[in-house]
Amino acid sequence: MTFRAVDTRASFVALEDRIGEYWRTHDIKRHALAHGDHSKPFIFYEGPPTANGKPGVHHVEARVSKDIIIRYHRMCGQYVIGARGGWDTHGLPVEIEVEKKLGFAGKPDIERYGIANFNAECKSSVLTYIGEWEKMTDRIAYWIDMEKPYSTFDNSYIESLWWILRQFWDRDLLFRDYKVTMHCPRCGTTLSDAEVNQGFEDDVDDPSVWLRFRLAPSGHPLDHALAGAAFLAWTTTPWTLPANVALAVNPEADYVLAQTGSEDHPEKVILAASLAEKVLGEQHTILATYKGSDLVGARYTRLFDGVPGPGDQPDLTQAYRVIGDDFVSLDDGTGIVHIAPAYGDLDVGRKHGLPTLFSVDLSGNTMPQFAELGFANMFFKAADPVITKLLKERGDLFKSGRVKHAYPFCWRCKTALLYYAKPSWYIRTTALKDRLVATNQEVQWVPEHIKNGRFGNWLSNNIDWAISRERYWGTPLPIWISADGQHSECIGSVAELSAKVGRSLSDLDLHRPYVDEITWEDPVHGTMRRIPDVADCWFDSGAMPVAQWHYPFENKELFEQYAGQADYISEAIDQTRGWFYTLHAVSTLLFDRPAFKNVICLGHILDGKGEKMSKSKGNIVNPWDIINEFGTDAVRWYMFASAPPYNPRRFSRELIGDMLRQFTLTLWNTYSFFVTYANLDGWTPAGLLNADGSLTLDIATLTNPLDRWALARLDNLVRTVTTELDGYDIHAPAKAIERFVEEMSNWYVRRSRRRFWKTANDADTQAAYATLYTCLVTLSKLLAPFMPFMAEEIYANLVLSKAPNASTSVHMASWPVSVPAWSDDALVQSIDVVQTIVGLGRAARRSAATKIRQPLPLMLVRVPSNVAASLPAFEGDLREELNVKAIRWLETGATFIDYRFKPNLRVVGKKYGKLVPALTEALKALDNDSARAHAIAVENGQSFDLVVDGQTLTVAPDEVLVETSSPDGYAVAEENGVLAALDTTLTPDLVAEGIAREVVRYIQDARKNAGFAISDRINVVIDGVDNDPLLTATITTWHDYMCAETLAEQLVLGKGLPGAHLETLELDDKTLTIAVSKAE
RNA sequence: GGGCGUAUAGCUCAGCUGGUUAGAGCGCGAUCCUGAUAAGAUCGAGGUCGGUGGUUCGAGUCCACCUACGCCCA
Repeated sequence: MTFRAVDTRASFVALEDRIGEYWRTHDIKRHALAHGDHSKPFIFYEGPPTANGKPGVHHVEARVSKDIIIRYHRMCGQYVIGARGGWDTHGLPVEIEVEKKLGFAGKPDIERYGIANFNAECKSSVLTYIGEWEKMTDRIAYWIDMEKPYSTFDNSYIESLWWILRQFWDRDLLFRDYKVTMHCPRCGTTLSDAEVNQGFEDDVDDPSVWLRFRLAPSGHPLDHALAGAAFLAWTTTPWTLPANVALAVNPEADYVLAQTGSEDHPEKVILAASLAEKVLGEQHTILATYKGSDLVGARYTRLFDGVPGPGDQPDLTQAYRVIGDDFVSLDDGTGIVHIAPAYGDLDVGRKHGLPTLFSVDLSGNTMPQFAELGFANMFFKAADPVITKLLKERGDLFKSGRVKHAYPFCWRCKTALLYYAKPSWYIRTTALKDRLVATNQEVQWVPEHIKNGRFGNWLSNNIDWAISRERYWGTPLPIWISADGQHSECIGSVAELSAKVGRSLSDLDLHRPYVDEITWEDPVHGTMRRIPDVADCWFDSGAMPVAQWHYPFENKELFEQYAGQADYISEAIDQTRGWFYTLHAVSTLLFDRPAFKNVICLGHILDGKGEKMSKSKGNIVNPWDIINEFGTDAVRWYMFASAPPYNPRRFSRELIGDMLRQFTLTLWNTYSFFVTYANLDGWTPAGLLNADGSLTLDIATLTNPLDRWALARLDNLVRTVTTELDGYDIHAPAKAIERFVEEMSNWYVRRSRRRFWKTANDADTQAAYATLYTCLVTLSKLLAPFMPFMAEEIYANLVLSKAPNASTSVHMASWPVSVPAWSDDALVQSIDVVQTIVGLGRAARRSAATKIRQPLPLMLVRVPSNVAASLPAFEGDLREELNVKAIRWLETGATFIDYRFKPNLRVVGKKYGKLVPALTEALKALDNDSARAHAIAVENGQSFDLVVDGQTLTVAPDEVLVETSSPDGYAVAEENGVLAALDTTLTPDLVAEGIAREVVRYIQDARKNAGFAISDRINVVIDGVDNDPLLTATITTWHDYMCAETLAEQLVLGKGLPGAHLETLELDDKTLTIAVSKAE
């Protein structure tokens, strides 16, 4: 029974369709997902993508990276837990999509439409492209369970999040504080950075006011010196002045106390020295100079009373003082900065322990508390002139003007935006910062520098995680608060909530608005209502280890015994602050351990020019286009073999085409070669292939060094690929496989070709088949994680068709194990030298301008003594490769060769240091005879003496490198101590043999061009010899050889052969016409 | 502005703890080899190893600074 024929011109896309069909009809993927030993699980976490856009090239990249490692561990016999799809479904991007679709312009539109309706739209929108994702996932052979994915919008998922939040709550890791956001007072919504950047306008006209903040004596050392003076501060937002709680100076800068004003009304002001002239003009006198740090702690009289936030009891003893902070710029203003934490300076306020006070509410109107001052309930921009006028009347205004600067506006409604400190919920990650840093040390990062670089730095600069979002489509935060704001509770499960309200809520959709309707009466504090916020959707995905299993409500054992920590995750590098961080933070806070043990962090995919792909540039590569042209395997191989995937790298049609020609076709043709000849010879793997698909090959039965070499290389490859994949390196094993395929094709098969052509099916041919078969079958398994289709094709044809009980797919076959008996480093090294000699021989032939087809009588070869003994065994290979009749191995010291020495710098450098240049010179200066004598000594492991700079050094053999060079009259090439010299003297016999080979070559061409099958027998007629004695003799002498080579039944001189295919051959001054036709 | 990464042939990339003439593939030119091959081999053209300093007998490699690009953050 033969193997299925393999077309050398096969379409890989068609092949993948066929294999895909095989997987479908035999339900291979489902079996693979269930495959493996449950007592040796491999835990994987799928980072959930959002399915509200089509999958792009970078998604393919991440999915393939995941798939390769999963497949490898499965073949190693591990059962993979967590190979399931997941969808990230909540969040602002989804809401924006829906708003766009419905033509909404902000939260008021959504609330009018109804949260229930809106969220229903979100839910259906987020899965718009789920079909595309499933199709792509299937086509690229990312084998995860797409039928039972987890979704972050599932009630079970949300309930697990509630449980987590409750754990944090109980440990005081969940708290409320302010957070400054960009707020649109008309839309009543927070804008994202991207939205804010869209709405910046230059040259916005605003007030520009300089204000006096009068010193208030408080026991500060400078109270006396500064008595009666005022700090000058500058602002463009008078409306924020009631929220002022501090003035900031730069502690490093110089400040001056200056006298200014008219003679009638002199006054003293304090401001930065470098800005005094700009602010005060010429008319001022410097009274004293202070460092900014000297001023810190001084107090001043407030301009207005600010309004505390709802439920706040701010500590005003900390307010109205000078603080020092190096953010203070001396570029403009006065070098003294008015601080209003509520409207942008919250971080500064927090750092210096300042209270937060308000002047304007969320609709942008000034607070009613300012009624007596005359600027209550005014839009903040309208309040500016009123406040300025009031300050002028009070004498607090030093000077005023207008300024044009950039200011952000709402991109939707063009309303001026506010920096606004809103109540917000935080996870207190900073409390466990040390643990975050410590548990990160347990993680293996690939590439390694991320660990203590980008990610480690991020962790050590950790800030509390702002987790609440004032939005609709998200996991509702399970916090209920009383109307008086004095009591709050965090609910950790649906059951607990049911108990609160006294009825089962198991059918409740946990989303807004339904959950918002759940309230209860607290005996002390009254009605408890849920806060309106939803969770940051990064919390959703970061909690997936827990929530995907609905832990702890379900799968308790699974999670606690196995799935609580991933062996492996992989995403692109932008996730260091995203999913990698949230996974790590949630796991460390909950369990004090990292969420994942190993992570491959991928670089981004750029376009063919190295530019980032973006919709606006229109340079997005659609992965389908590439896959439809070259197939999945080509894309997968390119992504991980062409360059390390940890750096950004280019992706284009052309680059993949190159890779395909270089690697895939070489592999395919080797496979095709094997099948073609095995089928011709009727070879089967009987006795080699066991019924279960395993191989039994006794190396002792192989006598041909080529076979032993191939298996030694194969065993080496198995060890390399296994070790590297164990270390989560995907690139290195792919490179090793590439090298192996190249050598298998261009050395093993090329050298072994004739063994497969022999008509007699002898032991050597059998050994060649067994060896190549073993290589291909093993390779199919090593390749399986990378090129799942190609691997399956080779496996199905070579193994499955012949082994009734073999695994139905290579992806469930056992990973190859190293066979120590196959390993043979000495042999590998010898062949390396043989290959070097062949290369040198070719170079020598080129320098002598003789074709390889022309036999030459002799090649002289010199090799280093450590390999010399093993090489004569390969004389046959050398004679054939280089077409020479004899090889002569030159002894070290042969007069034929000249020797030169170089210092072995690695050894000598450390020993002799500054003497090295002199040593180099002394070695170079050696005459031929002493060099030869020293060379013999070195070959024998003996030292020799050398005078360097007046002192005699004893030079040990490992301290020098010996180079050889050649005499004249030979065609010579030399490299690393290996020298090959060709004797180019031709005898008439050699010339005749050369002609014979030349003619054979043309007959073969003719056969090929005539379209004959490899096994077809032919007749040949050669015309144009014209009684040339040399040609006539040649064709007579070499008649049998020529017939054998070309499968010719007849080979004659003459004219005409009806219906024959003709080929002409220019030979010196003759033109031969070669006619071939099929023999009957 | 900060952190991390990257910079080597026209293009894509290797170059281990410092060491000898800086390599491979693609592309280009010439030649060769070939009944598995869309492949392969040999030779050639093509490099101030981003720049400037420094350490060292010796720097693509180590150090400092700078430049450009990418990612993240401010």
